[in-house]
Amino acid sequence: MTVLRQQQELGVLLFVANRFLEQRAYDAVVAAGITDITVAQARVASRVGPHGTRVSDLAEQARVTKQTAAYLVEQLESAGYVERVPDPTDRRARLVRLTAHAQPAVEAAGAELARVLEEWAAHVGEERLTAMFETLRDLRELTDPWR
Amino acid sequence: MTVLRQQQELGVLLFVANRFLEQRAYDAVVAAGITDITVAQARVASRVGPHGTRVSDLAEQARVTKQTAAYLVEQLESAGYVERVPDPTDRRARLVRLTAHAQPAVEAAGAELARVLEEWAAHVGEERLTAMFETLRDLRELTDPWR
DNA sequence: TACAACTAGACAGAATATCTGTCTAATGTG
DNA sequence: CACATTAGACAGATATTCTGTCTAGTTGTA
Repeated sequence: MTVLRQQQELGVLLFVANRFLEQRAYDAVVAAGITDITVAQARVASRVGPHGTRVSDLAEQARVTKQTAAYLVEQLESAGYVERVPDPTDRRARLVRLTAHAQPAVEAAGAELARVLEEWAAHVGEERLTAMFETLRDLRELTDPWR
Repeated sequence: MTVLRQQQELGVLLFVANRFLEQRAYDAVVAAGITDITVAQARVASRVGPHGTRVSDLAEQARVTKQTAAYLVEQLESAGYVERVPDPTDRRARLVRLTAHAQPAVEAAGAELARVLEEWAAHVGEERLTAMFETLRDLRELTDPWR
């Protein structure tokens, strides 16, 4: 099959895989008894790095406007999952960080993702899965230019 | 690199690739002068099959509720991009079909996706890209169970 | 056939998420 | 130092999405 013929299903395949992953992770969080986070909030929260992340960066990575990201971060803050601390390197900015309260959710999601990966590896083989991720990682230079 | 270590970036990679694709296709449609379709509407419209698709199926494939899909289809209908005809095989159902008015948008999106694929192939090689799609296609048995 | 269970989709109402536009403070640049 | 840029806040409007309920049509089965 040529690359050209794949064009039609290209989007669907990526969408479906991504959606599946997101759903499994989110469902696992809910199953762990954490029910006060919405999907949109979780999407933003999952991008918060270990040393904190700026709202602007979260917005960029989740492909929403700063305003939207700020709104979601606000809600996550009210619910106690993140805190905002001043960025020592830039007094305009604030760093969003996960709190201890977020740990159980992070662990539930991480464990579920590991489980999904095992299932996927069992289905197509570890080698093909690894190859796929390496390709995606290389493609990121195109698809995620600012990183 | 083991599969386990990939878990962390798995979601990001799929998300980023998918987002990039969607954005390029949508931007191409807008660049073609078609500005009265929103992203959410386009997402639903892009799932309409050549012989028409039921609202329920659109909802399932876009992972939204039937109500949401129906709402978006309604808007697409008002704008003239789709029509709803009775489903001859089931009098409860109606089939959503693209109209001639939608053709330019379909073509603009398709051409852009083809361009993206060429860029990707140039970056990682056609073989690796093909392998990736075959893996994703196989994974679909897990990620898209009802298809 | 008759009846229960299920499915497609419409309708109503509410909550969420998202955007455009504007503003201030802080930073970087010539 | 003027000027452009950036981070994020604030306000207001719109779009998207959900839960719940309802009717008509279909399907499976005794």
